[in-house]
Amino acid sequence: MTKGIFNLSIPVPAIDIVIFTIYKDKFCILLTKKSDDPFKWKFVLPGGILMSGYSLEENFDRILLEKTGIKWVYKEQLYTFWDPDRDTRWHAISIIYYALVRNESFLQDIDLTKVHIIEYDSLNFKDVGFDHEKIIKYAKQRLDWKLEYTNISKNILPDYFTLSNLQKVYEIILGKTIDKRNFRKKILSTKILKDTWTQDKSSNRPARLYEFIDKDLKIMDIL
Amino acid sequence: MTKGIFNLSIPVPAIDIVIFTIYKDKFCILLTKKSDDPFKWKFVLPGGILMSGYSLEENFDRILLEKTGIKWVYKEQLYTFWDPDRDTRWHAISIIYYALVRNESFLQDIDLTKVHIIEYDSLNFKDVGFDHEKIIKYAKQRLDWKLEYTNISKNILPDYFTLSNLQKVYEIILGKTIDKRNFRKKILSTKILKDTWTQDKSSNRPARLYEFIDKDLKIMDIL
DNA sequence: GCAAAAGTGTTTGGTCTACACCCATGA
DNA sequence: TCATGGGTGTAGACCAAACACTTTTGC
Repeated sequence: MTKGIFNLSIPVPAIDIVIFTIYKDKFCILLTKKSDDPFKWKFVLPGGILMSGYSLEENFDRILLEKTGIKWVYKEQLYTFWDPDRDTRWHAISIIYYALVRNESFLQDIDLTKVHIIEYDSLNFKDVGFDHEKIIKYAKQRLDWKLEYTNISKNILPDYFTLSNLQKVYEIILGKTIDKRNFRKKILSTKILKDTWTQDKSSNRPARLYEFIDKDLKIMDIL
Repeated sequence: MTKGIFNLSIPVPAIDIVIFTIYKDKFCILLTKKSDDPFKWKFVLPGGILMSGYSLEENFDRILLEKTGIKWVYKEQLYTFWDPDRDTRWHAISIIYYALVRNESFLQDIDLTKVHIIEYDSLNFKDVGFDHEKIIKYAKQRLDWKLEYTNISKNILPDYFTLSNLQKVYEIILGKTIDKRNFRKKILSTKILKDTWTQDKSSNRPARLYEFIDKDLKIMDIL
């Protein structure tokens, strides 16, 4: 296909999705494997072409379902790319989303013949096609920031959870250990959590169960 | 034009630009006035349709020039909208940028028959068409954040400037007064400035002239 | 009673805020 | 000599990081 200045090639609008999750206590990303050229056998982000007449939301949900089998995830828009040379097949305009989801909510639905759960730390970016490496890294950076300043972690936790559960999420995603006392003080001071006055008895000593106060994304108050 | 589910309407990709500046010591935004329906005589963001075969950058520069006469501004991508009902004429996919620019660098070029310099604080959003109110407010929010955590203010200052010049930019954009001593301490501690060892003699007592160390956007180190 | 995870305070250093006066120059 | 904006320091409040032991339960 020619892509000269005065040709009539119409840009193809698409969505690509960076889906993060925690699986077996590892921070992971969901990728698909291309079966055709270009980038045959490379990992790429799940994605697809937008259908006119539907909103971005509707297109997102449809593409997510088609490419992964997953019905719903929490998501945020990341960036939009448009570059005549980005995709070698056509002139693509690509809207990138990143998403965070607990594996319990998608393992029933996911089609593992289509999508692979890849441990983030052992992902070799040499195996990733297109320009998806920089997209994935940018999404991770945004996620780290959101973890620190918002209640985004609610999307990867069950409705009721202990402070230890929560701390573990932070440690796995940020890739570092965190002091337990300081973590508790900081999280409780932000007032994003509510004590449910119930207990989790699955560990040895029972632990308090908390829930998030806000249903939607909330930037933490810096007191 | 119909926009049913199975029709063949092709989405039209477009750019809209939120351009911020300081003019006569006021924080301002550049808007155009629509001369046709819908939203006739309303203020709207300068914008235009993307041409295939060019990069986003190239399209941006062309649309900026066509709609305002301005040759170059510092810009960042903000968000992408796609909604069948957003524009009543066609199904638009709109990529939003916001830009920050010093008026000295565009007043020669700007075509004031096309674009209006509007003082932000006296802008009545009732006069703004489409959904551009929420876009403008979101862009302002992002700009405030960048002012605090990056060297983005370099784009609205000359190459050499005094700390008072810089402080004034912060005060005008953020809309509040700032303590002089604390401001100086904070800015100098971030190490984004370099003393040029020259002086500005235009005021009564000569003032030190500084310049930014980094040419590109830099997130300030939190020491 | 012991293993395992829950829960809890204090000290210290650093950062942020509020605040007022002297200095260098031009007119 | 006076008007104008440039330049400077300190004390108190608040926040962040480092750090170790006791409690509750199941087995």
